[in-house]
Amino acid sequence: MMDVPGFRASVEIMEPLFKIAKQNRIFQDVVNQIEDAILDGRLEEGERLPPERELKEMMGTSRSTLREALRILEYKGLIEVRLGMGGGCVVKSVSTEQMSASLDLLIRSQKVTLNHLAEFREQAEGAVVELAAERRTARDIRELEGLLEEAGKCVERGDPAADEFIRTDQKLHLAVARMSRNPVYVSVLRTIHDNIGHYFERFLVMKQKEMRENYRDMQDIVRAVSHGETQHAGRAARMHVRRFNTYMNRFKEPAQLKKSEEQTP
Amino acid sequence: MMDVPGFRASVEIMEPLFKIAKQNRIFQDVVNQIEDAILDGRLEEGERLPPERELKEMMGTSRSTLREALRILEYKGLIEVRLGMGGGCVVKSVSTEQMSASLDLLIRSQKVTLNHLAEFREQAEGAVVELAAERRTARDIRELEGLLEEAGKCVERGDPAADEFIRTDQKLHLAVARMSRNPVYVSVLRTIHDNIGHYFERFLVMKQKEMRENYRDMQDIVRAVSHGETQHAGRAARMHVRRFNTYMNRFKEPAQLKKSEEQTP
DNA sequence: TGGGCTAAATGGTCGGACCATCTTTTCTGA
DNA sequence: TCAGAAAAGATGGTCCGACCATTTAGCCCA
Repeated sequence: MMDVPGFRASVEIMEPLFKIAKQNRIFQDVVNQIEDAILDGRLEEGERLPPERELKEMMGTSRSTLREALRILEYKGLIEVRLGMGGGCVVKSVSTEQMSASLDLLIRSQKVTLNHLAEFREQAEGAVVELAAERRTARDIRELEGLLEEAGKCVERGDPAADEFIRTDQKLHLAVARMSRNPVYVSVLRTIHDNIGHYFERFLVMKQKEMRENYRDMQDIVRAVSHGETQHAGRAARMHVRRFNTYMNRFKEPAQLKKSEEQTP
Repeated sequence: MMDVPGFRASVEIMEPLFKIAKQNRIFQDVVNQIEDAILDGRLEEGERLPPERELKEMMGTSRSTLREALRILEYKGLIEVRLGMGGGCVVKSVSTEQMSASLDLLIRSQKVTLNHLAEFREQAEGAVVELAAERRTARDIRELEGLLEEAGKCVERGDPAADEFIRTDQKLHLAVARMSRNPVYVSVLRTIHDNIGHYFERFLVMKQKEMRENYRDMQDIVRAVSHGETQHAGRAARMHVRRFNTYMNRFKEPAQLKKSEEQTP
């Protein structure tokens, strides 16, 4: 009834994120209980929940209600449900899958275009490479050089290795993201990669010429990161991503058409 | 049976995102059908789905199965379920709620700390302000000046208006994000704000001194954006966020304690 | 005319039954 | 003796039918 003055009022202007009511819904309570248990560490990754028929007794609900809760937990990525004997609900480690999925929804609802993603990615990769240049360890440098070598071999092998080349390129980007020591970047960039990949990779066909260009960018980035040349590394990364984006744009239209036109003669 | 060579193979290295099997699960099919209908525009925002008892007939499933599907759609933020007569499932517009929720999970699972968020935010706000400085319209400028005036009044009113000041500050940040004309930034920054707010706002108490500092930053940013001084605007925004972060850090510890310690006996 | 009461529509919960899938164990035949 | 096939059992997936709780719409009476 009474308002608590100035208490979390400032949250409300942004999103109605925290639902006040609806606690009447039992499955929501079940979700919260299990979620808390997982996040508090009372349930550890890999641990199995009791079978539904036991769990429903423990929580004093019906199986239907329990199952609605399990569906939500599954979709949240907190548990994995396996079928058959020896199956059941296994606690998963929280991952970035859900962020990818939500971003995917935004894209599919046409609130976000791939150019938006590309623009965002350009500066995010720039920033992440700058951080990596500051924080990289000797081990990191070795890893980058290994990936570079892998990419180099692909370039030599030419067009047939184009697919592997793109994979290696993305591995390098994610490796650099990890070197920023900031998991937010890793999650966000992985999400972006997932979504760009989801919509484009089928159409991307890289020729040796493009591979060579991209390879030079990679060399440049790795060198700058290794030497701790922050500014240079950032510029190089932004340039690299921009090159990829313009390249991607050449393939964009077919991807945004309907499926019927995917295989134009 | 047969493998299609090099087809979306490169996606798989990143996340096992796309589940191959489990299409045996009926509710998943129901989710897909309704989701597609919404994203294709066959179901529009605000439209009501038929009541469960009808829908189950249409889709040839049981009510339990249908309800598991509806739970997922609800959690995805695609529908909203209302109780009672005249209630039912209403199609919602896709929002960033879900990204906020997933990020929240990452934070609560301690994969992400608030310093990670702060570091990320610093550069994201910088980038977004630079874009805004390039793309702002006359109308945008008026909006910013309006918000600035609002903030100015709070500063004059002193400590009692601190809460409203913080709100206005965040409104300004979101307004600038919109001016980047890139919804990815809007979504990401809103997500970050939500989560920072969620964990901190209760503890943040701003005094007039801090308000004055922040107000000067805001003036600086608005001026630079208005005049299209890209570089300056970016620097100012980064500085502003950094100041907020260091300020925030002074309040950090209590927020990260367990609930049991919130109300020490 | 207005306010309260009733009825109906709709989601929420329950219990129990059976099906489908997978693992484990047991059985069978070489 | 051992490999492979068959049976058993555990567990999630689906279905049905009933009843409860909440909310709106409409009726009735003062």
